[in-house]
Amino acid sequence: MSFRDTVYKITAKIPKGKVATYGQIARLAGNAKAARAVGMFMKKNPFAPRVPCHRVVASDGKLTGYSAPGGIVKKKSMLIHEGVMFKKARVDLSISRWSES
DNA sequence: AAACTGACTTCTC
DNA sequence: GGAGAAGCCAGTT
Repeated sequence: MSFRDTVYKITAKIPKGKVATYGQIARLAGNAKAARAVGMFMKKNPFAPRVPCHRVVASDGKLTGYSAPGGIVKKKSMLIHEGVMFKKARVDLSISRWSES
C-alpha cells in the first residue's frame, strides 16, 4: 500500500466534530515530514465524500486551502456545523484536535 | 530523469 | 503575535 493510500485511510477515520493537522496525519502515515505532501493528497482527494478532507487543518488550527466550491469559507461552515470549536479564524485545537483513538 | 509546485512546519527577527 | 526564510515530501510536467 502506498503512502498516499495510508493517508486517505487515516483521514477517513477522523470523527465528526474533530479535526487533525497535516503534520499529525503525516506522522500517523509514517512520514512525519510529509505534511506538505498530505496537503496535496487532500487537494486531489480521489475519494471525495468518503474522505472528510475538510477536517484537516494546519498545525496552528488555521484553515488552509479547499478545492471544493465555497473554499475556506465553506470549509469553516462545515466544521462549525459539525461542532468544531473555533477561535476567530482558527480551530481551537485544545478542544477539537483529534486523538487517533 | 530533472525541475517545478504546493491545502505544511518550524525557526528567527 | 505577525512576517520572512529554509527544509521536506510526493505528484506533475
